[in-house]
Amino acid sequence: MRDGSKTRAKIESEALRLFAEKGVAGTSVRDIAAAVGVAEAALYRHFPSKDALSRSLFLEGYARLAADVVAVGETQQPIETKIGQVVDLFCRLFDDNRSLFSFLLLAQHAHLADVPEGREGNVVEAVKNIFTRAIEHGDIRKEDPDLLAALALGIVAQPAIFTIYGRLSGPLIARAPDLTRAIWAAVR
Amino acid sequence: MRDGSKTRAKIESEALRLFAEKGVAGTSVRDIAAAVGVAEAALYRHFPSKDALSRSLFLEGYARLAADVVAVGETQQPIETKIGQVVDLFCRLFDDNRSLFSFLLLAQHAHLADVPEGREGNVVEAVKNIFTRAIEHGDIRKEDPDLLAALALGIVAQPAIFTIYGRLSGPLIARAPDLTRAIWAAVR
DNA sequence: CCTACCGATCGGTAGG
DNA sequence: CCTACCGATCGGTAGG
Repeated sequence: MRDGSKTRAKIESEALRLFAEKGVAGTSVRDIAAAVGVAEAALYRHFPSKDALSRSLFLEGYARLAADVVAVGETQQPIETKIGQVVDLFCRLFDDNRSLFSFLLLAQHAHLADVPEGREGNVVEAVKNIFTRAIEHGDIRKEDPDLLAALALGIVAQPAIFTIYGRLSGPLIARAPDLTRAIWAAVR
Repeated sequence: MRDGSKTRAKIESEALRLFAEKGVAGTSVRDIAAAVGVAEAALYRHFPSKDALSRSLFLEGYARLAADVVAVGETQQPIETKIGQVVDLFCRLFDDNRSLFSFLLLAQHAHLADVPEGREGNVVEAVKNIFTRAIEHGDIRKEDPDLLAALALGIVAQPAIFTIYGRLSGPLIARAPDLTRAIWAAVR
């Protein structure tokens, strides 16, 4: 009882689940409190507002994913290998924490403005930088790296969305080789 | 003044714009009425509820796009040409009516369950059927047509989203050849 | 105009 | 004495 960290963790996981399912606007503080099993006022012991809770969840998840992508980008490997590793990263995030993946997808519009502009913290920038360097090294054709990033992200995101909607089934990691192949074909 | 069709049309266009900008949950009936320049009660002369208005806008736009995709699919042309024509369809919808495009994108989750299951009314089904027939004719490799549809839709949708967010600029139709090329490379 | 629900805040309490 | 949590309630805004 003295340690609120368990309650805090449950607030985060239940809020993430509800936000991913019904959107932030569609989720009330009452919904979250009921799912956690505490009074509404208890939430305000841990987060100053619903919006701050949403923002905190987004920025934390987004920054971690971005850091993972940056780490792949900084290695000295062929671009094709890097693409495969980033695809695996996204697929595993989807399979292991679908709520977080969905939430990052749909909360982008609300919170992307809060993301620091530096290449470190931004997933799209991190993906784009991988392509920028590949172009500089002559490994892929010369093309707007923002467009290449869009193609790659779309090729991963849309199958993920189809899986959420039940149009595709099974873990996304099983499709990772297909997705890597598609990205490589689309950008080379 | 006696003819309410002008008011109805303005309700539809203003609601579409606001729904696309701020989401359905983030848009109040008061917002819509203020944008149209009528009292809130006037909206209820034309639509029984906000949800019905949202559903009507979605189903109408979705059905029209689906019909256009079906029309391309039913022609006797090489698959590569069909892909190019469907890409043009999406790009032109985005450029000419971005509000509708954005709204269809973000309201899918809420209203996709209301779409009739038949191949006629469903955009994804229409795209999928084009690939299914191409596989039957041996024009592209044998692969889950749902996955191929996801790849193609992701390759168009993500650059559109990047354009909305300001990461890409200019009309999407200018990128149509690139997108067609990317889809063809990814699915062949 | 009505009713339902929203986010947020209050003073109080109880385990440790 | 501290603080995580509670029940009750606030003013405001929503759809209808």
